[in-house]
Amino acid sequence: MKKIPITIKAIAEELKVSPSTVSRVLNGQADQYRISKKTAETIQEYAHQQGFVPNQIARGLRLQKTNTIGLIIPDISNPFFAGIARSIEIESRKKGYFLFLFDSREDTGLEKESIALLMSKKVDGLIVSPVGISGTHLLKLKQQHFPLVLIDRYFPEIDLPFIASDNSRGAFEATNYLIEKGHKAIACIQGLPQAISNIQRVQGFKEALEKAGIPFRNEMITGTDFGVENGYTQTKKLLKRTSVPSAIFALGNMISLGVIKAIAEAGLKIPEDISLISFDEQPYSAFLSTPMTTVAQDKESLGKEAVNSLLENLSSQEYLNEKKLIPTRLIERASVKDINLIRK
Amino acid sequence: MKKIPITIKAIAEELKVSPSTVSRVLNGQADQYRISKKTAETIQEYAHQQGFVPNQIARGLRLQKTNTIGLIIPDISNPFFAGIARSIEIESRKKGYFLFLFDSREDTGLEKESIALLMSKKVDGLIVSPVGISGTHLLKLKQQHFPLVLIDRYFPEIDLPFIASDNSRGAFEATNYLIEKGHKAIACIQGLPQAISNIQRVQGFKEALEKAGIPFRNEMITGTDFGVENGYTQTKKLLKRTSVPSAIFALGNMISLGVIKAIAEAGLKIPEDISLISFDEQPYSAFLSTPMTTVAQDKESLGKEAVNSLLENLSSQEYLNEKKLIPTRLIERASVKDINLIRK
DNA sequence: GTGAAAGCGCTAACAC
DNA sequence: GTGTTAGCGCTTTCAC
Repeated sequence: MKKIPITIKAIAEELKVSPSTVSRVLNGQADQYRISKKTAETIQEYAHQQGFVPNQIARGLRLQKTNTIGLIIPDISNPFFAGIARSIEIESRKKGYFLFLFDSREDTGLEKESIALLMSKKVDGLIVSPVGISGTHLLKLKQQHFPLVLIDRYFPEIDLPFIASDNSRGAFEATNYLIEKGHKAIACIQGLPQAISNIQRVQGFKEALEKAGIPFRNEMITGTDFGVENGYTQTKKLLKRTSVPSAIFALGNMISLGVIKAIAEAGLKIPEDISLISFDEQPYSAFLSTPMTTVAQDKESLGKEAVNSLLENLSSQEYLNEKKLIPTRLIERASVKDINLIRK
Repeated sequence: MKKIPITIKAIAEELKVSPSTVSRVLNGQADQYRISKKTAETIQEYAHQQGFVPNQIARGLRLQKTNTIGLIIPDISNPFFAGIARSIEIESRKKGYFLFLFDSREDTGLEKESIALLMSKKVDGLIVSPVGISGTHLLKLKQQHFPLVLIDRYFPEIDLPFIASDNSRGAFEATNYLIEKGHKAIACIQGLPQAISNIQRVQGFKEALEKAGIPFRNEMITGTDFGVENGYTQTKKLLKRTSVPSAIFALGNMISLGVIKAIAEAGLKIPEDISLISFDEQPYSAFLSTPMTTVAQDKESLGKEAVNSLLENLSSQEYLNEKKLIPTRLIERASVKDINLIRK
């Protein structure tokens, strides 16, 4: 039922020239092949008038290159990943690449399936934010010399290129900030315990405590995943403790929403009764009734660097294993109270 | 630098059969062509063992069908569109289709460019949430019999298939709800004035007023776009008026965040001092300090129906122009005060 | 039951 | 300056 688009061959026949000539002109190689100005012009004109668009499928088959990259992320409806997808889309388009989008829904099976599908579609490379705790299926890609770069999540023990936020440093700075404001009893509500992003945030948290000489206790860290529900229930529990913390450090943007809810329900106020700092800036962070202090991740750079790292790998002879950490930025707002003054 | 994958031809040579036989077996047509069980098995086994994956580019060229659809949305970092992208991804994968993602960044030029690129990539069909006020470039696609379905935004005067929320009804119900709660002085903060989604919400708002016999005045509607900033500045202005409205109806999820901020800064409370209802439910809606009453859009259905409508069009001989409105759902929370009691 | 051959639309090596 | 030809990997008609 579709209208059949015009081909190079059809143009060639119409203009009584050979397909090669048409191809050369249309690919801007007219000069290089010293094709007469007249012929070139005629072809250009006719092609344009006929609305010729090269069939990229045929081109891809011939050139063994599709100018396409595959993106696999765990959840596009999570604003963090949506932001990353956006910057990857922008950067890859800028570089002349198409983007296949796959959402693995935090499911390793779907992730593997997606990889296979993308390979069959002959993408030139892959950007993936992997799910789960094993990366052996990704390592296999590397062994086949298939260009791949990980984003946000990676496996420290596996030598693959990745781009991620400097999570440990970001968490270190945030915790430090709380400590400077006089907080000692800090609770940290974590996300997925096995995700590297979470692990490193926890590590940064601990390092800051240690540096300040605050003894670490296991109950300072709770939480199971990056969801809203987790933030809510963990905070409820925290507020019931005999010694309630003076500050909460939420390791994800959804978690902090749950925290806010639980605090409000308990009739408490941020930051008067309890302080809050959250990992990952969101559009609404500044618009909550108490504007929230956050650790912003640079989603633009994350996406941009991932694309560029991948493209470098595409054109390189050897397999590059660039690993890059993007700095975070502490955005100070009103959700943390300085309790030093009171003490003195 | 990539490892060269195995082809049908290679399998055929290795197994001393013809490529056709291999192709037939691998496409599950062994029975149909009465290929001997033994041959079929050998081929299956060897192919699997060699990790054969069909080259979809070659297949696409031969079959003139790529099993790919293109998605163009104005902003993937807007959670509404991210949600839609997700449901489209899920549904299209379920149906065996790949998804090219393009973000038009609310730019008509980029949208047109994206369409051209996707056509050259030989996508089987297109789902687009169009930008701007003219749809003539989309109508052209239809004239070429190119399968296309619009989502969320469309052009009433142009006969193209679309899936959208029942925006006028949703806005009508929301406004009605405010009126039932005793509100008469209602301000409506709109989004992009020319977007059909906005136009229909405004219309629903007006209809509800009319039905209740509340005279409409132009100053009841303000606002310029779907951004946070717009909600903030418009609310600031509203609060400075001599007669401050008792309720605000925000026509987008980002707008309502701005409203909340402005109200908090003025030292007022929701819903005690002013009521708020917002179009479009978000994960944080329930977790704001005052849980927000919203008009939820069914993003799952929107995406799912769009894919199915497109696929129907793909397999149909004629050009279908299915137009479908998905019902919205009013989610009642705590941001609207019943002021009837006070009056009596 | 299986194979040979053509062709999808394009590009590039090799001709002249 | 331009044409001829082969071939990317696959499917399918026709042949036997």
